[in-house]
Amino acid sequence: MGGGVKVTDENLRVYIGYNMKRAFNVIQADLNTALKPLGLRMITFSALAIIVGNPGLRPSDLASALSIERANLVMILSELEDEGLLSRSRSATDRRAQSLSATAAGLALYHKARKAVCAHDDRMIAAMDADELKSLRKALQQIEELTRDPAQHHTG
Amino acid sequence: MGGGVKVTDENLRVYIGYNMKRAFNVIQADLNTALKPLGLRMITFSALAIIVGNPGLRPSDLASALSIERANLVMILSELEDEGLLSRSRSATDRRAQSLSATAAGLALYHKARKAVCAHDDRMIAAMDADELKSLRKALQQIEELTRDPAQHHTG
DNA sequence: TATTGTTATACTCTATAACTATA
DNA sequence: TATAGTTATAGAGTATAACAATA
Repeated sequence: MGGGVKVTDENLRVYIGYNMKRAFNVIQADLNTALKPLGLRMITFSALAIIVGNPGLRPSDLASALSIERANLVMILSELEDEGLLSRSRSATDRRAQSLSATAAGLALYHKARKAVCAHDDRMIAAMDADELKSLRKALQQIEELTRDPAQHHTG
Repeated sequence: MGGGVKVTDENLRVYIGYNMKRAFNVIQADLNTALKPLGLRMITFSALAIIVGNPGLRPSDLASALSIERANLVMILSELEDEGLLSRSRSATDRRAQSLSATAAGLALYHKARKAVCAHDDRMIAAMDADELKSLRKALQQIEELTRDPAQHHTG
């Protein structure tokens, strides 16, 4: 791992989660640095991207798509709204809900940020071939889906 | 992704980092739940595992192995020490440094926790074959190593 | 009753600067 | 001067409970 510390195969065996934590940490820190000049963070960019691709969706559904709690999405949306990137309006069909859509400024910033994020992604996966990238995506999806399969969850 | 939200391939294209975040989140929450009855967390287990495998190592090297800052390791080690799992002593060769080793109780708890963590890991990678697992490990390592290669870092 | 958006709160993880004691 | 351990602090991310408005 680092610092000349010997890590046996036996120890390494159990470190899938920790390897993932470290890899994600690299990605998060690096991507946030790339997005900072645009006034975005990883989470705000992700929210904006999904809203752009799904105009009119509700905060509840967006939270689900982002795998975060509704409560934690509120300030993220307020942040985007305060910057004039996002418009929140009442849903026509359900007065409890809101309808989210990107403003012209939000759409423009999204396209600009998307270039930076794509360039960043290219660096992250630069050393992988197509099969490896496919495996990575599949593995990540499979792990995510364990949450939705109670039979394989917390049973060991 | 979730909640019936349409995510186009074009949007998905930039989400390696966010997929990883969500996958790691599943792993972290799940593993912490599994370790809680043993009085451990993911990070404390990882620290204990590396100490068991590398008796006498210094906190500085452990922090490097765990990819966390020395400052953030202090309380983790104090926590393990307070629970009688770990012993901190002065290094014989460098009086600034400490020498870390697991106590008998620490070793016993490690072996117990390791079983739980291995079982957990098995569930996480249950749906992957050997090649996919190899690809996943390789991909995670490659991403981690980007931090140590300034030439490919923050240049886009 | 249940759901939507919201507020408030607490806990963890992370990053940084500064201190002390040693080297 | 540089390094090891430490303290303190600030910022994100996350989880939970509770509330008003609406269904």
